[in-house]
Amino acid sequence: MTEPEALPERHGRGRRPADEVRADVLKTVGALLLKEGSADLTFERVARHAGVSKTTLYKWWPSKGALALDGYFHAVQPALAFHDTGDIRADLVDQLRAFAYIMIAAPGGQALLELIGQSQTDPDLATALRTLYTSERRRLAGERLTVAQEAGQIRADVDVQVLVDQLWGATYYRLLVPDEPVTDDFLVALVNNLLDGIAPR
Amino acid sequence: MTEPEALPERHGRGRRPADEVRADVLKTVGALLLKEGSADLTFERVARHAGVSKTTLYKWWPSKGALALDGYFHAVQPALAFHDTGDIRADLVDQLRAFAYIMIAAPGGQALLELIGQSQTDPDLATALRTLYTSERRRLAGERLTVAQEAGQIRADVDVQVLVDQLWGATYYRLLVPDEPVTDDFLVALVNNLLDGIAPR
DNA sequence: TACTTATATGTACGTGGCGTCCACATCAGT
DNA sequence: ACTGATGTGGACGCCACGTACATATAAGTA
Repeated sequence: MTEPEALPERHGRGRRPADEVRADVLKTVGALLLKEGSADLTFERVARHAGVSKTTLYKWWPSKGALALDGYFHAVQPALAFHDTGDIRADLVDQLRAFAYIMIAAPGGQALLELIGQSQTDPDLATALRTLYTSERRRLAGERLTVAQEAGQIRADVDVQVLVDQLWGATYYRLLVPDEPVTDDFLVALVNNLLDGIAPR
Repeated sequence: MTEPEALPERHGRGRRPADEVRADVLKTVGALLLKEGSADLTFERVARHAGVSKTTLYKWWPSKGALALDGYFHAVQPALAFHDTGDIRADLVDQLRAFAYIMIAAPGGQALLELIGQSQTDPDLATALRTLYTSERRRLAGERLTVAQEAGQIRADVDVQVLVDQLWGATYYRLLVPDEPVTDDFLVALVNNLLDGIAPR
């Protein structure tokens, strides 16, 4: 009962348009990633599923991480905008909810956690991940927080980048090391703890 | 110039005392983990280095994760006690400093990050990690925070488990996704943000 | 002491991914 | 029509996986 491995759609021997090949590959990687996670993603399997030769894969994507990451962003639409209604407390909770939804309920969330996991032992992937994703998201969050700071909703002496870790970083931690679940109460508490402080006033 | 792979110290054919074998294995795993990280840790290599047969390894440790985790805790002494001087602000900063030191400067810190990483795709390892380590550390942190709460240093309506994520979880995030470094200022800011709140008073 | 059971040993096997190489085919631009 | 970049199938050696087998011996039992 060996897996049929789907339909490779064999091609002739010669060259095919680079864009066409590239599109086939990314589509395949995205599909495999969403269906099976990044654990079983191998050059060998991608080549078979996409009907593309390994040689080609190795030429375009230097590491499995680069391949996975590239496929991930073609499969998953981030759609994680930072709204600005003027109410920083509500905006943060909203954004955290959207983020948690993507990570928990939407396809691809688990794949991103796995990519972060693999980046612990794959420097190329770590660099790619930071450059293409986390760094940008950290910047966007920082921007929204800075607006709030300039509006006087956050004290001027606070380093907003630390807040990013205490909000999204804390959430990532619960996702990566699930001793405790990410609930709506948790997300609300994250924001309240920071805005109000936890010491008696 | 193929690696000599150290000295396997060959044994005869029959059975050796189980404890002796077990000790050899854990010692070897710990050493490999500290020297090379968990990426290149394989049953094959452990068997060779420890002078033990693969069959034995598979019998005692069901997965690579179980093996790595077992070796890790025999190699690294956590030594992460939670002091109680009565000053929760100082105690938290102290503990975070000790934690950051272990993770950054001491051998084994990187290994733990890699184990967390691999646990994203290895359910057995994830379970073992939570059971043997993270859950216990979360509990200890919670205890110290609860003492502070009962002493009136933290408001009664605060969920102390959320604080664990906003302190250690946030730090883990910076270690796992190093867009920003874990500095002493960062650790201090984590505590201050929560205790004082970030909104103008 | 003799016997039994649990366990470690060497060895080998098939599977499968890795990363690289080759000769050949064909697209794309001049 | 020519040429170079790029894709193709195919094959290679290496290594780790996970399993199996027959054999050897330590530890527990009678």
